Amino acid sequence: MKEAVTDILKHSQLSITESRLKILELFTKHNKALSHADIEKISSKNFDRVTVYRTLQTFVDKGIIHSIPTADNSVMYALCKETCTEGHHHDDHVHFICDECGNTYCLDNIDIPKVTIPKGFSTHQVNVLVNGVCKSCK
Amino acid sequence: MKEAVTDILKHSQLSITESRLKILELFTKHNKALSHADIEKISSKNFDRVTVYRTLQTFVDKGIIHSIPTADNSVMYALCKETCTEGHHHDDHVHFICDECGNTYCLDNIDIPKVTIPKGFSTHQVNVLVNGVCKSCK
DNA sequence: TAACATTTTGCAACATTGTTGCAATTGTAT
DNA sequence: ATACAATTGCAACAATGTTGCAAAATGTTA
Repeated sequence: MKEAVTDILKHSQLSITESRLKILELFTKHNKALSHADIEKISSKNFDRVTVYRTLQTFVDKGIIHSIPTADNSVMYALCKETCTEGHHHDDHVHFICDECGNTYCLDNIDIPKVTIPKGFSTHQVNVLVNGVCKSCK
Repeated sequence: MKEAVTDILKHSQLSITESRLKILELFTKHNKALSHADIEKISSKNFDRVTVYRTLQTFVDKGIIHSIPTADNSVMYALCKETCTEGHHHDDHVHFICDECGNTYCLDNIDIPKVTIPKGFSTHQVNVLVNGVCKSCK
């Protein structure tokens, strides 16, 4: 597991630091989206707030994680799949937010439906957020 | 116009105050989503920040406006259609964010596509955010 | 491994955004 | 017009996010 995390960093040409390893590990361990606050809370080591912000930003820039728009406008981040590269995200998948437990999941295997857009508009990216109740909360 | 705004407040059983009239007017005048910051900026009168927050919250509670999740996690609000009532929003429509001008529009006439959700999950609400270039920026 | 250059971290200070309690003001109904 | 209820604005605070800079950690080269 640790090796996988190290590999991701290497592959993105990032130097291997404790903060990056630990934070990236949190994402691989918890199979759900994490907020900045989550990371500060669940991490054993107490990182400086600034470090967490900068690490998350670096990961987003490198295509390691992506940010998720949520209904309550808290910033959530989740691991990208292999198709994401630096400067170009392919996170056209459905995000599911459970209203019970509050967890946010990426539903990678669900296809984004085609959205019809009025004439004269062009589409760059489509985000689909589904609120509901997840399997474990049912 | 002013009457229409007054009517909306009356219909929602809200007392008619200057702040509510002015803020609601901003929404009816500008045919796009507004952020808290927008409202403070474009309003002639300088409302207290707290008043704006509370007014927006009241409008959301009463089903007059709805909040829109955005990719950069800034909070946007837009007028609801008549189908929205207190405590129950029907804002299942597509939101379009122009990457050029930054404006956010409700595409009320575009149907929300059906999203397939894994077994064991149930759906309450679906939000669709489309990023792209709008008609006027093309 | 040691020394150096580069990057990252943590601190401090600050800016922005959002919240709460309370007194003063405004709106509504009688 | 008066009285009651609701709303507003102020002050103080809490949370969230940003920037510059010195110290520490990392990567590289010899």
